[in-house]
Amino acid sequence: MVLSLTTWNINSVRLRMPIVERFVGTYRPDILCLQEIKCQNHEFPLEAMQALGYPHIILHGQKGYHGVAIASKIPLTEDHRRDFCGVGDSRHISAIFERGGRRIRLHNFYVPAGGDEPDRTINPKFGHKLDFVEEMKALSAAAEPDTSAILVGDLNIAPLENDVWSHKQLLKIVSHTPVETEGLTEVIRRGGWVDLMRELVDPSQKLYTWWSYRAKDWDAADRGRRLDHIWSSPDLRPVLQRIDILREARGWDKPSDHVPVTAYFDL
DNA sequence: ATGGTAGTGGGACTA
Repeated sequence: MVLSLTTWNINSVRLRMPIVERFVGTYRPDILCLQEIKCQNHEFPLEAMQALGYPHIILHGQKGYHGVAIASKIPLTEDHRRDFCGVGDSRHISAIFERGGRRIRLHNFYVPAGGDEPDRTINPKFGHKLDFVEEMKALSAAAEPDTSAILVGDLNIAPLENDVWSHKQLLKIVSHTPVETEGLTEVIRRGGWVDLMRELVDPSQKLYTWWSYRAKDWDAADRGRRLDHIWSSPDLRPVLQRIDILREARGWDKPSDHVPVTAYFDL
């Protein structure tokens, strides 16, 4: 059996339902993790998602901003939502599913973008992002006994040199500053996570999941960043089959600035 | 160095 799991920052799920349907119509992942749904729970297009084949849906929405959701063909249990930094933002949702005799804890994150100025003394949004990452360092891939773990989401940090189009030009740009990239690397190290995308694509190769709306021609300029991530506990590494970054979705009608990233596991 | 685009909600903020 193959388990497929997609993470996608959808930048308003209500506006984006046509491309959600287009994506699901072709790729039909077993589990779809969305970020930036930008709606309250009661505004989520629940019936439309169920009609696409996802009877199990858990939500952590918020009016206007942020918001995360998991839509699944597999039952989800023990779900919870954590308020990182205690500011009332909806940036995390988590649940357990069972597959191939395993219990798997799935975390779906939307890490703060952090504003433009990479200095917490003049930009509180950057301070909030650093505090959020600091709090993530306590999140262990082995937190629950007899339970594997997967962590996905828009982490808004491109940790490696080839996770951005120009390492040198982005060193002072929020998402690729040393304090952020070192922070995220420490989240991985302390939590015992495996960066699955970089297990399959050598760090010498460029890898992007996001292209700015502001570029004149995003495709030709190709000034992308790898802001979206799929991590797991080490025990799932041997069953990882492949990961697809659907770059073409950035060119669809009314696109998100992020594209869907799908992992396939032998499970 | 700047401004470029998109979403929510009908301002100003966030990304």
